[in-house]
Amino acid sequence: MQKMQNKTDSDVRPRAEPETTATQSKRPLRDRRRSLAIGLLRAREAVMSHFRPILAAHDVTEQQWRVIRVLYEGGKLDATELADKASILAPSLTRMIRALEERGFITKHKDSADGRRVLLQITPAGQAIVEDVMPESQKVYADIDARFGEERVEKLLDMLEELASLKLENGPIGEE
Amino acid sequence: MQKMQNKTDSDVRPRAEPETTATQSKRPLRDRRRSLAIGLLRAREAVMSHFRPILAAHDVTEQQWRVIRVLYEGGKLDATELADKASILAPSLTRMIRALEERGFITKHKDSADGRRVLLQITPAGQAIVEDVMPESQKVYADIDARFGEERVEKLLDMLEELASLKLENGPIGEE
DNA sequence: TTTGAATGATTCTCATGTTAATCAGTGAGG
DNA sequence: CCTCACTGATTAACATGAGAATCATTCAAA
Repeated sequence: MQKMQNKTDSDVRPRAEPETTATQSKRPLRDRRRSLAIGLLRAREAVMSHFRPILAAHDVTEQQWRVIRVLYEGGKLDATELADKASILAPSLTRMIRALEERGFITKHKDSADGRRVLLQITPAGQAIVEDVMPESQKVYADIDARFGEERVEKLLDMLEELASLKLENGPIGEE
Repeated sequence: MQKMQNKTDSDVRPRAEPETTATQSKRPLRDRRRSLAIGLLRAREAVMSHFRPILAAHDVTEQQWRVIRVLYEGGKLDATELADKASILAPSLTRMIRALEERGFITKHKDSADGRRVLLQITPAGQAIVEDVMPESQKVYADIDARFGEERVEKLLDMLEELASLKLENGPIGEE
Protein backbone atom coordinates (compact mmCIF):
# COMPACT_ATOMS: atom_id res chain seq x y z
CA MET A 1 0.00 0.00 0.00
CA GLN A 2 1.09 3.57 0.49
CA LYS A 3 1.32 4.16 -3.20
CA MET A 4 -1.43 6.65 -3.48
CA GLN A 5 0.64 8.75 -1.15
CA ASN A 6 0.78 11.21 -3.98
CA LYS A 7 -2.66 10.72 -5.39
CA THR A 8 -4.60 13.68 -6.66
CA ASP A 9 -6.07 15.87 -4.01
CA SER A 10 -9.42 15.46 -5.70
CA ASP A 11 -10.23 12.26 -3.89
CA VAL A 12 -9.12 13.52 -0.52
CA ARG A 13 -12.22 15.01 0.82
CA PRO A 14 -11.34 18.28 2.53
CA ARG A 15 -11.62 18.18 6.27
CA ALA A 16 -14.62 20.30 7.03
CA GLU A 17 -15.04 22.41 10.14
CA PRO A 18 -11.82 22.00 12.12
CA GLU A 19 -14.02 22.20 15.20
CA THR A 20 -15.21 18.69 14.50
CA THR A 21 -11.77 17.22 14.08
CA ALA A 22 -8.75 18.64 15.76
CA THR A 23 -10.76 20.39 18.41
CA GLN A 24 -12.73 17.24 19.00
CA SER A 25 -9.55 15.86 20.53
CA LYS A 26 -10.68 17.30 23.84
CA ARG A 27 -12.92 14.28 24.17
CA PRO A 28 -10.84 11.51 22.66
CA LEU A 29 -12.71 8.58 21.17
CA ARG A 30 -12.18 5.37 23.05
CA ASP A 31 -12.06 2.09 21.22
CA ARG A 32 -12.08 0.19 24.46
CA ARG A 33 -13.23 -3.03 22.82
CA ARG A 34 -10.94 -5.90 22.15
CA SER A 35 -10.50 -5.99 18.44
CA LEU A 36 -11.02 -9.09 16.35
CA ALA A 37 -8.28 -8.03 13.98
CA ILE A 38 -5.72 -7.83 16.77
CA GLY A 39 -7.00 -10.90 18.54
CA LEU A 40 -6.63 -12.98 15.42
CA LEU A 41 -3.22 -11.51 14.77
CA ARG A 42 -1.91 -12.28 18.25
CA ALA A 43 -3.40 -15.76 18.35
CA ARG A 44 -1.93 -16.61 15.00
CA GLU A 45 1.42 -15.21 15.99
CA ALA A 46 1.37 -17.34 19.15
CA VAL A 47 0.51 -20.49 17.23
CA MET A 48 3.10 -19.84 14.58
CA SER A 49 5.79 -19.22 17.15
CA HIS A 50 5.63 -22.92 17.88
CA PHE A 51 6.01 -23.91 14.24
CA ARG A 52 8.64 -21.46 13.11
CA PRO A 53 11.51 -23.26 14.85
CA ILE A 54 10.53 -26.52 13.18
CA LEU A 55 10.33 -24.93 9.77
CA ALA A 56 13.50 -22.94 10.31
CA ALA A 57 15.33 -26.13 11.16
CA HIS A 58 14.45 -27.35 7.69
CA ASP A 59 15.16 -23.96 6.18
CA VAL A 60 11.70 -23.31 4.82
CA THR A 61 9.50 -20.34 5.54
CA GLU A 62 5.97 -20.61 6.74
CA GLN A 63 4.62 -19.75 3.28
CA GLN A 64 6.94 -22.12 1.49
CA TRP A 65 5.74 -24.81 3.84
CA ARG A 66 2.12 -24.11 2.92
CA VAL A 67 2.93 -24.29 -0.76
CA ILE A 68 4.78 -27.58 -0.74
CA ARG A 69 2.27 -29.08 1.69
CA VAL A 70 -0.59 -28.21 -0.65
CA LEU A 71 1.29 -29.65 -3.60
CA TYR A 72 2.12 -32.72 -1.57
CA GLU A 73 -1.54 -33.36 -0.90
CA GLY A 74 -3.01 -31.94 -4.07
CA GLY A 75 -0.82 -33.39 -6.77
CA LYS A 76 -0.41 -31.26 -9.88
CA LEU A 77 -2.05 -27.86 -9.58
CA ASP A 78 -2.03 -24.64 -11.54
CA ALA A 79 -0.78 -21.45 -9.96
CA THR A 80 -4.23 -20.04 -9.24
CA GLU A 81 -5.48 -23.12 -7.43
CA LEU A 82 -2.26 -23.36 -5.52
CA ALA A 83 -2.32 -19.73 -4.50
CA ASP A 84 -5.88 -20.12 -3.32
CA LYS A 85 -5.36 -23.30 -1.34
CA ALA A 86 -2.18 -22.01 0.25
CA SER A 87 -3.64 -18.57 0.91
CA ILE A 88 -0.85 -16.83 -0.92
CA LEU A 89 -1.10 -13.94 -3.31
CA ALA A 90 -0.29 -14.46 -6.97
CA PRO A 91 2.67 -12.08 -7.04
CA SER A 92 4.16 -13.78 -3.98
CA LEU A 93 3.62 -17.19 -5.49
CA THR A 94 5.43 -16.19 -8.67
CA ARG A 95 8.46 -15.28 -6.63
CA MET A 96 8.24 -18.36 -4.47
CA ILE A 97 7.98 -20.66 -7.47
CA ARG A 98 11.28 -19.33 -8.71
CA ALA A 99 12.97 -19.99 -5.38
CA LEU A 100 11.37 -23.36 -4.73
CA GLU A 101 12.21 -24.53 -8.22
CA GLU A 102 15.83 -23.52 -7.82
CA ARG A 103 16.00 -25.45 -4.59
CA GLY A 104 14.55 -28.45 -6.36
CA PHE A 105 11.39 -28.78 -4.29
CA ILE A 106 8.91 -28.28 -7.10
CA THR A 107 8.77 -28.41 -10.89
CA LYS A 108 6.99 -26.00 -13.21
CA HIS A 109 5.78 -26.38 -16.79
CA LYS A 110 3.17 -24.76 -18.95
CA ASP A 111 -0.18 -26.37 -19.50
CA SER A 112 -0.26 -27.82 -23.00
CA ALA A 113 -3.99 -27.15 -23.26
CA ASP A 114 -4.02 -23.56 -21.98
CA GLY A 115 -0.81 -21.70 -22.65
CA ARG A 116 -1.49 -19.18 -19.94
CA ARG A 117 -1.67 -21.67 -17.16
CA VAL A 118 1.35 -22.86 -15.23
CA LEU A 119 1.29 -26.30 -13.66
CA LEU A 120 3.22 -26.99 -10.47
CA GLN A 121 4.18 -30.30 -8.95
CA ILE A 122 6.19 -31.38 -5.96
CA THR A 123 9.46 -33.30 -6.37
CA PRO A 124 10.71 -36.22 -4.29
CA ALA A 125 12.97 -33.78 -2.50
CA GLY A 126 9.95 -31.69 -1.67
CA GLN A 127 8.01 -34.72 -0.50
CA ALA A 128 10.91 -35.63 1.74
CA ILE A 129 10.71 -32.32 3.53
CA VAL A 130 6.99 -32.59 4.00
CA GLU A 131 7.34 -36.05 5.43
CA ASP A 132 10.07 -34.78 7.67
CA VAL A 133 8.18 -31.80 9.00
CA MET A 134 4.63 -33.13 9.10
CA PRO A 135 5.15 -35.37 12.15
CA GLU A 136 6.65 -32.56 14.18
CA SER A 137 3.88 -30.29 13.05
CA GLN A 138 1.24 -32.76 14.11
CA LYS A 139 2.95 -33.09 17.43
CA VAL A 140 2.49 -29.38 18.06
CA TYR A 141 -1.16 -29.55 17.13
CA ALA A 142 -1.60 -32.55 19.38
CA ASP A 143 -0.06 -30.53 22.15
CA ILE A 144 -2.44 -27.68 21.51
CA ASP A 145 -5.34 -30.10 21.52
CA ALA A 146 -4.21 -31.40 24.86
CA ARG A 147 -3.84 -27.99 26.45
CA PHE A 148 -6.74 -26.25 24.86
CA GLY A 149 -9.15 -29.13 24.50
CA GLU A 150 -9.84 -30.93 21.27
CA GLU A 151 -13.52 -30.02 21.11
CA ARG A 152 -12.75 -26.39 21.83
CA VAL A 153 -10.23 -26.33 19.04
CA GLU A 154 -12.88 -27.72 16.74
CA LYS A 155 -15.35 -25.14 17.94
CA LEU A 156 -12.80 -22.43 17.39
CA LEU A 157 -12.10 -23.66 13.88
CA ASP A 158 -15.82 -23.63 13.17
CA MET A 159 -16.11 -20.04 14.29
CA LEU A 160 -13.07 -19.00 12.32
CA GLU A 161 -14.44 -20.64 9.22
CA GLU A 162 -17.78 -18.97 9.63
CA LEU A 163 -16.14 -15.64 10.29
CA ALA A 164 -14.09 -16.02 7.13
CA SER A 165 -17.21 -16.58 5.06
CA LEU A 166 -19.18 -13.73 6.61
CA LYS A 167 -20.74 -11.38 4.10
CA LEU A 168 -21.24 -7.92 5.49
CA GLU A 169 -22.92 -4.78 4.27
CA ASN A 170 -20.41 -2.76 2.31
CA GLY A 171 -18.52 -5.83 1.29
CA PRO A 172 -14.75 -5.68 0.97
CA ILE A 173 -15.09 -5.27 -2.79
CA GLY A 174 -16.51 -1.82 -2.45
CA GLU A 175 -19.61 -0.62 -4.23
CA GLU A 176 -18.74 2.58 -6.03
CA MET B 1 14.10 -15.79 6.89
CA GLN B 2 15.87 -17.88 4.33
CA LYS B 3 19.22 -16.63 5.40
CA MET B 4 20.56 -19.87 6.72
CA GLN B 5 20.16 -21.15 3.21
CA ASN B 6 23.86 -21.74 3.25
CA LYS B 7 24.36 -22.94 6.77
CA THR B 8 26.79 -25.70 7.52
CA ASP B 9 25.68 -29.18 6.67
CA SER B 10 26.41 -30.20 10.21
CA ASP B 11 22.99 -29.21 11.47
CA VAL B 12 21.16 -30.87 8.64
CA ARG B 13 20.68 -34.30 9.97
CA PRO B 14 21.26 -36.83 7.20
CA ARG B 15 18.11 -38.46 5.91
CA ALA B 16 18.29 -41.99 7.22
CA GLU B 17 16.89 -45.02 5.44
CA PRO B 18 15.43 -43.75 2.17
CA GLU B 19 12.73 -46.38 2.67
CA THR B 20 11.22 -44.21 5.35
CA THR B 21 11.22 -41.03 3.34
CA ALA B 22 11.11 -40.98 -0.42
CA THR B 23 9.79 -44.48 -0.64
CA GLN B 24 7.27 -43.68 2.02
CA SER B 25 5.64 -41.48 -0.57
CA LYS B 26 3.68 -44.48 -1.67
CA ARG B 27 1.50 -43.85 1.34
CA PRO B 28 1.47 -40.05 1.53
CA LEU B 29 0.93 -38.53 4.91
CA ARG B 30 -2.42 -36.91 5.18
CA ASP B 31 -2.84 -33.80 7.27
CA ARG B 32 -6.54 -34.01 6.80
CA ARG B 33 -7.17 -31.74 9.78
CA ARG B 34 -8.14 -28.16 9.45
CA SER B 35 -5.17 -26.22 10.63
CA LEU B 36 -5.38 -23.53 13.26
CA ALA B 37 -2.64 -21.56 11.58
CA ILE B 38 -4.53 -21.41 8.30
CA GLY B 39 -7.87 -20.87 9.95
CA LEU B 40 -6.59 -17.89 11.85
CA LEU B 41 -4.93 -16.55 8.74
CA ARG B 42 -8.07 -16.79 6.62
CA ALA B 43 -10.33 -15.38 9.30
CA ARG B 44 -8.04 -12.47 9.83
CA GLU B 45 -7.75 -11.85 6.14
CA ALA B 46 -11.53 -11.85 5.85
CA VAL B 47 -11.94 -9.40 8.69
CA MET B 48 -9.24 -7.12 7.40
CA SER B 49 -10.72 -7.08 3.93
CA HIS B 50 -13.50 -4.99 5.41
CA PHE B 51 -11.14 -2.51 6.99
CA ARG B 52 -8.56 -2.11 4.27
CA PRO B 53 -10.81 0.02 2.04
CA ILE B 54 -11.47 2.39 4.92
CA LEU B 55 -7.81 2.71 5.78
CA ALA B 56 -6.79 2.99 2.13
CA ALA B 57 -9.23 5.85 1.70
CA HIS B 58 -7.23 7.69 4.34
CA ASP B 59 -3.95 6.48 2.91
CA VAL B 60 -2.76 4.59 5.97
CA THR B 61 -1.77 0.97 6.18
CA GLU B 62 -3.17 -1.43 8.68
CA GLN B 63 -0.02 -1.28 10.78
CA GLN B 64 0.20 2.49 10.64
CA TRP B 65 -3.37 2.57 11.84
CA ARG B 66 -2.53 0.38 14.81
CA VAL B 67 0.39 2.61 15.72
CA ILE B 68 -1.42 5.92 15.65
CA ARG B 69 -4.46 4.39 17.34
CA VAL B 70 -2.31 3.16 20.22
CA LEU B 71 -0.64 6.54 20.51
CA TYR B 72 -4.03 8.22 20.36
CA GLU B 73 -5.23 6.20 23.32
CA GLY B 74 -1.97 5.81 25.18
CA GLY B 75 -0.48 9.27 25.11
CA LYS B 76 3.31 9.44 25.11
CA LEU B 77 4.94 6.04 24.84
CA ASP B 78 8.43 4.74 24.21
CA ALA B 79 9.14 2.58 21.20
CA THR B 80 9.14 -0.70 23.09
CA GLU B 81 5.76 -0.15 24.69
CA LEU B 82 4.33 1.04 21.43
CA ALA B 83 5.66 -1.93 19.49
CA ASP B 84 4.20 -4.26 22.06
CA LYS B 85 0.78 -2.66 22.23
CA ALA B 86 0.50 -2.39 18.47
CA SER B 87 1.90 -5.87 17.89
CA ILE B 88 4.61 -4.61 15.63
CA LEU B 89 8.23 -5.68 15.55
CA ALA B 90 10.88 -3.22 16.58
CA PRO B 91 12.60 -3.06 13.19
CA SER B 92 9.28 -2.39 11.48
CA LEU B 93 8.43 0.28 13.99
CA THR B 94 11.71 2.05 13.38
CA ARG B 95 10.86 2.35 9.71
CA MET B 96 7.29 3.33 10.36
CA ILE B 97 8.32 6.08 12.77
CA ARG B 98 10.37 7.64 10.05
CA ALA B 99 7.45 7.62 7.62
CA LEU B 100 4.79 8.69 10.11
CA GLU B 101 6.96 11.51 11.34
CA GLU B 102 7.55 12.78 7.81
CA ARG B 103 3.83 12.75 7.23
CA GLY B 104 3.35 14.72 10.41
CA PHE B 105 1.24 12.18 12.27
CA ILE B 106 3.60 11.64 15.17
CA THR B 107 6.54 13.31 16.86
CA LYS B 108 9.68 11.66 18.17
CA HIS B 109 12.21 12.80 20.74
CA LYS B 110 14.72 11.14 23.02
CA ASP B 111 13.95 10.53 26.64
CA SER B 112 15.90 13.05 28.71
CA ALA B 113 16.22 10.55 31.54
CA ASP B 114 17.31 7.53 29.51
CA GLY B 115 19.16 8.46 26.35
CA ARG B 116 18.45 5.11 24.72
CA ARG B 117 14.72 5.42 24.88
CA VAL B 118 12.70 7.14 22.18
CA LEU B 119 9.41 8.74 23.10
CA LEU B 120 6.60 8.96 20.60
CA GLN B 121 3.49 11.06 20.62
CA ILE B 122 0.61 11.63 18.24
CA THR B 123 0.08 15.03 16.62
CA PRO B 124 -3.22 16.84 16.02
CA ALA B 125 -3.03 15.72 12.41
CA GLY B 126 -2.69 12.15 13.62
CA GLN B 127 -5.59 12.56 16.02
CA ALA B 128 -7.70 13.86 13.18
CA ILE B 129 -7.18 10.70 11.18
CA VAL B 130 -8.01 8.51 14.12
CA GLU B 131 -11.18 10.44 14.77
CA ASP B 132 -12.01 10.16 11.11
CA VAL B 133 -11.44 6.44 10.80
CA MET B 134 -12.61 5.22 14.19
CA PRO B 135 -16.32 5.67 13.54
CA GLU B 136 -16.17 3.76 10.28
CA SER B 137 -14.13 1.09 11.97
CA GLN B 138 -16.65 0.72 14.75
CA LYS B 139 -19.39 0.47 12.18
CA VAL B 140 -17.73 -2.58 10.68
CA TYR B 141 -17.37 -4.20 14.05
CA ALA B 142 -20.98 -3.45 14.80
CA ASP B 143 -21.89 -5.14 11.56
CA ILE B 144 -19.84 -8.18 12.47
CA ASP B 145 -21.52 -8.27 15.86
CA ALA B 146 -24.89 -8.22 14.17
CA ARG B 147 -24.11 -11.00 11.73
CA PHE B 148 -22.02 -13.19 13.94
CA GLY B 149 -23.62 -12.52 17.29
CA GLU B 150 -22.16 -10.29 19.94
CA GLU B 151 -21.78 -13.02 22.54
CA ARG B 152 -20.16 -15.33 20.05
CA VAL B 153 -17.68 -12.62 19.13
CA GLU B 154 -16.87 -12.25 22.80
CA LYS B 155 -16.50 -15.98 23.17
CA LEU B 156 -14.25 -16.05 20.14
CA LEU B 157 -12.12 -13.26 21.55
CA ASP B 158 -11.82 -15.17 24.80
CA MET B 159 -10.60 -18.26 23.02
CA LEU B 160 -8.16 -16.29 20.90
CA GLU B 161 -6.77 -14.63 23.98
CA GLU B 162 -6.38 -17.93 25.75
CA LEU B 163 -4.79 -19.47 22.70
CA ALA B 164 -2.33 -16.62 22.49
CA SER B 165 -1.25 -17.18 26.08
CA LEU B 166 -0.96 -20.95 25.81
CA LYS B 167 2.33 -22.33 27.01
CA LEU B 168 3.22 -25.59 25.35
CA GLU B 169 5.94 -28.15 25.82
CA ASN B 170 8.90 -27.17 23.67
CA GLY B 171 8.03 -23.53 23.91
CA PRO B 172 8.67 -21.25 20.97
CA ILE B 173 11.89 -20.12 22.54
CA GLY B 174 13.55 -23.45 22.16
CA GLU B 175 15.34 -25.20 24.97
CA GLU B 176 18.86 -25.97 23.90
C1' DT C 1 -11.02 -14.32 -39.70
C1' DT C 2 -10.22 -10.55 -36.94
C1' DT C 3 -10.77 -7.75 -33.15
C1' DG C 4 -11.49 -6.89 -28.42
C1' DA C 5 -12.73 -8.29 -23.80
C1' DA C 6 -11.41 -11.56 -20.35
C1' DT C 7 -8.21 -14.54 -17.99
C1' DG C 8 -3.68 -16.22 -15.90
C1' DA C 9 0.73 -14.95 -14.78
C1' DT C 10 4.40 -11.84 -14.16
C1' DT C 11 6.56 -7.51 -12.97
C1' DC C 12 6.94 -3.19 -10.26
C1' DT C 13 6.91 -0.70 -6.22
C1' DC C 14 6.43 0.14 -1.59
C1' DA C 15 5.50 -1.49 3.28
C1' DT C 16 6.11 -4.91 6.73
C1' DG C 17 7.70 -9.50 8.91
C1' DT C 18 11.72 -11.85 10.57
C1' DT C 19 16.28 -12.77 12.10
C1' DA C 20 20.89 -11.39 12.98
C1' DA C 21 24.20 -7.96 13.68
C1' DT C 22 25.43 -3.54 15.27
C1' DC C 23 25.35 0.87 17.76
C1' DA C 24 24.57 3.82 21.58
C1' DG C 25 23.56 4.71 26.26
C1' DT C 26 23.19 2.76 31.18
C1' DG C 27 24.66 0.84 35.31
C1' DA C 28 26.88 -2.13 38.37
C1' DG C 29 31.50 -3.66 39.86
C1' DG C 30 36.15 -3.48 40.20
C1' DC D 1 36.98 6.48 36.96
C1' DC D 2 36.76 2.52 33.87
C1' DT D 3 35.35 -1.54 32.01
C1' DC D 4 31.88 -4.69 30.68
C1' DA D 5 27.44 -6.86 30.47
C1' DC D 6 22.95 -5.36 29.39
C1' DT D 7 19.21 -2.88 27.41
C1' DG D 8 16.81 -0.10 23.69
C1' DA D 9 16.97 1.14 19.11
C1' DT D 10 18.65 0.92 14.55
C1' DT D 11 20.49 -1.22 10.42
C1' DA D 12 21.02 -5.02 7.14
C1' DA D 13 19.31 -8.59 4.26
C1' DC D 14 15.85 -11.41 2.51
C1' DA D 15 10.90 -12.96 2.04
C1' DT D 16 6.19 -11.85 1.69
C1' DG D 17 1.81 -8.82 1.57
C1' DA D 18 -0.65 -5.73 -1.23
C1' DG D 19 -2.17 -2.95 -5.17
C1' DA D 20 -1.48 -1.45 -9.92
C1' DA D 21 0.19 -2.14 -14.44
C1' DT D 22 1.72 -5.12 -18.10
C1' DC D 23 2.09 -9.32 -21.07
C1' DA D 24 0.58 -13.31 -23.20
C1' DT D 25 -3.02 -16.31 -24.36
C1' DT D 26 -7.71 -17.55 -24.96
C1' DC D 27 -12.31 -17.00 -26.42
C1' DA D 28 -16.40 -15.05 -28.05
C1' DA D 29 -18.64 -11.78 -30.95
C1' DA D 30 -18.64 -9.19 -35.20
